[in-house]
Amino acid sequence: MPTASDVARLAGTSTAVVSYVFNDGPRGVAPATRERVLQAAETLRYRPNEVARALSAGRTDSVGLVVPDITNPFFAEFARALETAVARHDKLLLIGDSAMDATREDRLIETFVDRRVDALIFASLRREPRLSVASQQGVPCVGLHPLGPDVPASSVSIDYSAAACRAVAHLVASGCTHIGMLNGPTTEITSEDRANGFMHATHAEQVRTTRRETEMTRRAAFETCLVWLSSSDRPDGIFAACDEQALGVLAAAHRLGLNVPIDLAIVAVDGTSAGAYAVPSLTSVAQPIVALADRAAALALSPPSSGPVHEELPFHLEIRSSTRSRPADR
Amino acid sequence: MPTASDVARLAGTSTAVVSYVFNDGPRGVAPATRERVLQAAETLRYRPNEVARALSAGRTDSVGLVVPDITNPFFAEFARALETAVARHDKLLLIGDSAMDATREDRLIETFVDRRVDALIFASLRREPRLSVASQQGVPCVGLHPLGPDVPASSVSIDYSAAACRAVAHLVASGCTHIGMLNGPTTEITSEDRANGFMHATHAEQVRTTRRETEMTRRAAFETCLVWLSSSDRPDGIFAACDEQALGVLAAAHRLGLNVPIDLAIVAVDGTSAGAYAVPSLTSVAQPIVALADRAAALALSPPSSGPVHEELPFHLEIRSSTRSRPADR
DNA sequence: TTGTATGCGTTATCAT
DNA sequence: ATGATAACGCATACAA
Repeated sequence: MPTASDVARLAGTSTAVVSYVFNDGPRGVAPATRERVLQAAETLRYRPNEVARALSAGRTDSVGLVVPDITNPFFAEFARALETAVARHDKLLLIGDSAMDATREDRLIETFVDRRVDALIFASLRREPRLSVASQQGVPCVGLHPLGPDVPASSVSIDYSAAACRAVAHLVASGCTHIGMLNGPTTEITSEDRANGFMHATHAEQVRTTRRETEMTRRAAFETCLVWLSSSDRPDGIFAACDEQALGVLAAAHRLGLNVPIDLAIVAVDGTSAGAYAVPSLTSVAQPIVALADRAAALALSPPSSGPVHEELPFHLEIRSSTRSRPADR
Repeated sequence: MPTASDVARLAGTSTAVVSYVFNDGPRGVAPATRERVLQAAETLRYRPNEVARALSAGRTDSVGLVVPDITNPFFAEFARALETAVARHDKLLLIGDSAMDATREDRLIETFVDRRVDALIFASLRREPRLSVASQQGVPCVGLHPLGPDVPASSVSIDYSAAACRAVAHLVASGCTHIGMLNGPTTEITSEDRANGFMHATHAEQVRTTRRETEMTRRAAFETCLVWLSSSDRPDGIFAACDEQALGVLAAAHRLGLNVPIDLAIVAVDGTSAGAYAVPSLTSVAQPIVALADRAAALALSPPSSGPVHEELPFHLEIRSSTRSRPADR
């Protein structure tokens, strides 16, 4: 593992010049010297130590992403889009999975900050993520959902309440008379928003409503629905908080011999590609995943603005086979 | 962002003592002094700079993982298991997604090495991943599939050939007469292994065989199968290289109105939870994901051994609803 | 027990 | 144009 001084020695010059050559600046280097340095670096197979570079430069050219569950297709697809987005800024994305554990979420955030990521992007399990360490170090933070007013972070997300409302309106328009809502844990702020949207969409309608809450996993959704959908007066339409849960609903419906969408219509929020290839394909309010990633990267990496910025991006209902829509919709 | 000298000054001591306190060594500290240091650190909200610590210590307490596609459930579930495994060694897992692009794979490996990860774990797109930079820096590498003899890395994996053989034998035993193999790109060494297992399982049997190759995505599998399964002499059983592809096959079968498993039986390799909740649930040769992660972490983080180690872990066939099995199997 | 001083590999300022 | 050198923040061998 050769260092810059090894290269300098072999090239008969100093470490400063080696640095100038590898960084194209801030000072110019005579073509002949430059060539000797590159030659020496080549023969020694020199590669700058990024740790030392980071210590000296005060930045690591990396962005930390904290998600609750990388096996949830929404987060996996988002991570992929974000990696592409930050790569355009010449940054490396570091993905951390908190495994739906608040303690691990805290530790991940702290670890990333201690390792001096240039920015932090997160989907938190709580409405008030512990960002004190980050804000104290001056690390720009961007959340993927609405945040409490005192949280020192920007946010980029859709309007979850409106999205839920749109989804449920679709169920109503499809003729559902008993609509069930499968929500995520109410510790998450988006669950509250979705509940509001659900109420808004149903309260003036002639439909029964029922609600359940489960962890945001297909397994939990599956098990909840095995019971729920066995009941004699089961819902004929279900609004799931996210695609991940909806996949569990689909599995449960199939297990119980229910025909989707005839016996049971299902709509969710996320619009993942996993939902598009589900059986039957899942109707879902699609989040603009790539745009969310692009904006999150831009906010996180742009010169520190005066204060937190909160952006809401548009969504659209992707009607597929898990709901029966009126002919006009197809 | 206070440093150790700030803490030392406030505590009326030296940076050495601060270091001793925060690392519990290598020298002891008088209880009273220790208390003053902790007190000072507390009031200043001091946190050691991990970049500086890494430069000084020569290690970063991190492990890099390179996968081709984090949206592939196998890799997502593996990443999750690996994060847990390395956390037990007090290491942080950094996940990199090469987006099925060999160039990005190379760059990720180099970037991780330049950032001095303590070890590298990877699933490569090629039979000969570019590990020269890593081996030169002496970074222990572990692959998640068999490797060519000259590759400077250990490996942990199942026997893909045997796994494919087992899967196809199940299709034969289920009464399939025309078995199709949907393989991944032959640039991947595991594809070759699976092809061998497929041949081995079918060559003495009275069955027709057909083969297709696609990218390892459900989308590619879906589109290939839309054509393939529309043919009049379509297969009545399909062996897919991985769960990710099998999900695309399921979607295509459903789209074409084929009943799985009656018209078409499907078996794959991976045994992901995504497959377990597919509709219908997917029969698959299950990789021991947690054990793979544990062994990969152990090999990567154990004291550098004499040479590469290659481990093969056991798999088992998980029979679910996408195949029709003889009563005895249920 | 604790303070001093050096090294880790870069970057960048200040001389030359 | 380029060489010497002081940071960057921490760890630790060496002194005291």
